[in-house]
Amino acid sequence: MEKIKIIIVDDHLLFSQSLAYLISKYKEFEVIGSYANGKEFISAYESADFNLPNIVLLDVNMPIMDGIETMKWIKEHHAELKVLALSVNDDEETIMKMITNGAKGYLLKDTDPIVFKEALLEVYNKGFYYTEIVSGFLINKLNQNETKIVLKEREVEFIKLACTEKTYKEIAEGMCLSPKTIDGYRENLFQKLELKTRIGLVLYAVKHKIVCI
Amino acid sequence: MEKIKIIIVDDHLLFSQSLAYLISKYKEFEVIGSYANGKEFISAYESADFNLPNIVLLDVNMPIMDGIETMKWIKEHHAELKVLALSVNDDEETIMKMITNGAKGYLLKDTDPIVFKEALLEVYNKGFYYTEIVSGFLINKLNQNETKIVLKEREVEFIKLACTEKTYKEIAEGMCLSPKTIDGYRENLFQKLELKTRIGLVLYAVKHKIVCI
DNA sequence: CTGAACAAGGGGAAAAAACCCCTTTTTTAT
DNA sequence: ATAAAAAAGGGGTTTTTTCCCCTTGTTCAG
Repeated sequence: MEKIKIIIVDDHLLFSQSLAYLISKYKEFEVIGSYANGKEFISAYESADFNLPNIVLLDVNMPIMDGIETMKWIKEHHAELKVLALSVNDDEETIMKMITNGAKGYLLKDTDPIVFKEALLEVYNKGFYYTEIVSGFLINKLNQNETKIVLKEREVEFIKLACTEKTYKEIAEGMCLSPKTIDGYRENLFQKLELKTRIGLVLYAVKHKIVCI
Repeated sequence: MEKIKIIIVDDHLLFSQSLAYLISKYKEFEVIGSYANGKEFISAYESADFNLPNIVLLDVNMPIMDGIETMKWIKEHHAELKVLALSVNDDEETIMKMITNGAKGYLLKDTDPIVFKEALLEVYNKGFYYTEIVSGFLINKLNQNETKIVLKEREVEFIKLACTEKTYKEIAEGMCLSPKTIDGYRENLFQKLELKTRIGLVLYAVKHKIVCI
């Protein structure tokens, strides 16, 4: 019987190599490749460096090119690839980004290996495996008429500077704008994000990973 | 030959169980127990639920009882235990906390399995294994006459409130103090932490995990 | 017992942040 | 081609923040 071919993309060598051993214990699967980030994976894929995998296990938090970036690339270039996301990160935003970019499932790293095996089989056979947490978020999205907040380039730039000890005047200089324009950006964002103070803006930025601390 | 007995404490089942397989590939070691957090490990240890381990692999970020808490308990009750910390977290504060509480080494999870094995052997034989990053920090500590910053209860309380959209007046009410006293707290902290604005204070709080976002 | 350190509070003022309402120019979508 | 949005800028005001220097108790070690 042909084994189900799996590729692992994860920067934690200790994890990916261990996981490869775990998977090799299951007779249904074999790991045909292992890469430390999206870039490495894509390079290998483009040079057809391996047999086509049936499933890609994709970590979300990686240096160089993370899971979300990688997922976007896969969606554009190889939408046929079945990706099972694997992460320690259980926040809605990340999960939804992976799912909407075409991940067939999203498992947390504290998943039981038994469940993990089930998920692998389901993704292979049925095409997807959604845990309760994921389907919960999906239902949420449908029910609440989602007013997606989109931040513009320039706004993001402003937010990043607002997360420093600079005054607005200094920020204005930094962005080559008049302080009054900065005033506008601020007021705009306060309204859009339902905030009242710069403190709120900083907290928002941290929570949504606009700035990394 | 007697194998070196290892215990794994990590909340990521997929990781800990995979790692156990990896370790079992090395003939020198055997995994004699696996626990999802410090609490579970301590309970098992106290009820003498297993043979004494030669090495404990301790994850830092865990729910219920994290690596640092666990390390403190070990230092107090079983300082003879050789602990090798294992984490994705490479910030100085965390690393130093683990080391000063008696961890014999601190490995990042993106360590190569070969190095990992070396580390296990060294911890067992020599009693410690310090990677470059750790010894770098250790040297730092010695050179710079460390003025350890200690925050008082009340200060921490204030900082937490400062990380909200409340005004100082509201914070004062919340802490049952006069706004002027709050002024004092602020100025004090600004000086102590070398900050200039409340934004800086918020950033400090986030970085040092005084508030969780 | 005394002096240092600390917690709590205060006056007054300058700087920064927040708010409101308004104009001009540029983009964009239909 | 044109109407509607969005980007940039502004005037003027109130509130909040930041800063500096000062007083009164309390605690605690030498």
